[in-house]
This record gives sequence, structure tokens and C-alpha cells, in this order.
Amino acid sequence: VVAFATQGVSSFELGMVSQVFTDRSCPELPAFAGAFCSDEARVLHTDLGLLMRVEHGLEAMGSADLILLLSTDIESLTVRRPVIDALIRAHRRGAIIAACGTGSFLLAQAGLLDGRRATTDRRLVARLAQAFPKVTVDAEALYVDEGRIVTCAGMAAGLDMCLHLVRREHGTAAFTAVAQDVMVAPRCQSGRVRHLPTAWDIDTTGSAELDDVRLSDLSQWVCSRLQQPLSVNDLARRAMMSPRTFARRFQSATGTTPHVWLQALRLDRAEELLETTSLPIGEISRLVGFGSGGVLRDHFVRRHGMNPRHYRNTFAHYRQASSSGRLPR
DNA sequence: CGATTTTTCCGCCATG
DNA sequence: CCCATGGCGGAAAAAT
Repeated sequence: VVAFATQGVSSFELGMVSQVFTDRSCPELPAFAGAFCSDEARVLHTDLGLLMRVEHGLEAMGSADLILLLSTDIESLTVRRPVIDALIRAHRRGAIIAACGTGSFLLAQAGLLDGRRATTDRRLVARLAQAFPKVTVDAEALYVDEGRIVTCAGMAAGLDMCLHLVRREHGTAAFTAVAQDVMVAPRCQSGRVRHLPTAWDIDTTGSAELDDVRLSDLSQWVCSRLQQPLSVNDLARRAMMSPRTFARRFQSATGTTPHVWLQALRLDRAEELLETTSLPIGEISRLVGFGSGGVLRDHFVRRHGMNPRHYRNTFAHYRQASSSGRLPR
């Protein structure tokens, strides 16, 4: 993992990437070899004015599996040709490139965002869209995953993106463990905001606060009884709303429907069990509340493009530590 | 995989 | 008048 930094680099992101992508010397977790690189002076000042010595130049990108482009102040962002070339080469080679905040501008300049969706720092989304019309700018997303090109909004969204990458490449068990290691309460699903809202992410008009009270503990309540078949009506009853109102308020608060959210939760748990136990797939289906293995399989193919057995094999190497069939947590 | 049954979702609308 | 609520019916999706 190579992180590319320029003058004025965000010290927050420096800390973030070095915490997530570190060698934990723990057999159950993926171990990352990380390095910082830059194309300019080997001594950079961060956004806080601290001095930082960078040991590698652009050549470090040549062998990286994952390249992270760190944020800087947009005014001091200068795009140099060698950087663009290095990014294009890395992309052709098959590397994953993930940009935080202003890093999206580098990707855009390199033409790597053309025809793709992307996001950037909230204050810069309009600017990105205007400067690069071929880019579809998503102003809402925490991060946007376009396969080998990933972009994210500023600040803490970078953490979500990094954890998402861990999950995508190494599975849910690794994701959960790393999230615990950096003391982030893992969200139930990747992508958009999948956790149920707390007061600050609902718009504060109307009676949103009352909703918050009624919706806030729903997530936990559901997680603790996932193995039972829960209908949307059950959720509504628990949230003390009529089914119609529940559906409507859930939709406006989370952007998704109760059923979709519930299935995502089930699927999350199923992934975890597939990776960390050797329970039969039918058994896992039952445990996470899918009636039969067929249903689980269906959802799996939709999310991952592969069936549960294939998925399990892909991430099998993280299993040896706890293969007793014991339930995690 | 296709047919059948069940569940979910959304627009519409009356009500308070 | 504004707006949240919740019942209803049918389309769509999911489960069997």
C-alpha cells in the first residue's frame, strides 16, 4: 500500500491510512506493507505545519497493489505530469487507486474518472463536476467504488473507504477485526449510510427527533434476533408506528426500504459465518434468518456475483484461527 | 427453472 | 391552510 502525499497533506489522513494499513503481526488479520511517497521535496509540511520526511518518490507506485491519494488544500494542489503518468501506468497495470478528497482531482486530471462515478470533498463537488464534465459526481456518497478506482469525500469518510477496501479484498471477518483494531464501531453495510440514523443525519425539520428515539435501537434489536423470521410489520410494531408510517419514515431517514436493509443485515452476518466457521451453508442460512439455502444463495449472487461456497473458499485462509463452528461475538 | 403464493412497497386519499 | 398519519389497492418483488 503506497500513499501519495503532497505539500499541505492532511495529517488526519496520514494517521488514518497508517493505522488501517499496518502490519499487525496477527495471523488472523491481513498484514499490510505501507509506505508514503511524494513527487516533490522529500520534506513536506502537513496541513498542521508539521514537517514530515518522505522516503520514497513516484517509483514506489510501480509495485503497489493499492495506491492512496491523500488530500491537501485545494489551492495548493498542483498537478504535475509525472504524477499523472505514474497513475495511468499503475491503473493499466491493474493496481487499485483510491483517492481521498482532493485526490479525486488527480484521478480526474489523469482521465481515470471519465465515464465513471466519483465523489470528493463536500465543498468541492461542484468544482469537480464543473471542471470535469465527463465525471458523474455523486455529492451524497461517503465513497464511490468503481472497482479499481475508488473515491471518497473528505475527512472521516476516508476511514469508511479504507475499511470498505479491506472488506472488499479480504472479507467481512478481516473488516470487522480491523475496524475493532482502530476502534471504529463497524457499520452494518458498506456503501452509503447503512446504519440507522441518529439525530444528526436526519434533517432536523419536523418531528425527526421523535423518529430518532423510535428508530435508534431498532438496529440492535434486529441484530439480536436475526435468526427468527422478521417481517416488516414486526419491525413497525417494534418501532411503534403503523406499517405505512414506518415504511415512509424509514425510507426518508435511511434512503432505503426496511426489507432491503434487513436482508443486507442478514447477508452481512452470513458472510461472517461463512468466513469464520465451517458450518454447513444451509445451517448458516437458517441462523441468519433466511428460510433456506436457496434464498441465501440468491442474495449472495446478487451482491458478490458468486455463490456462498465459492465465497467461502475465496476467504478460507482467514478461517483457521476459529474453525470450531463456534459463533463469533 | 418456472409457476404459485406471500410479502413488500408506493401512490392515492380521507382524516385529524 | 399545512402536514403527518394510516388505510387501501394494485404492481412489483421475494419466497416457496
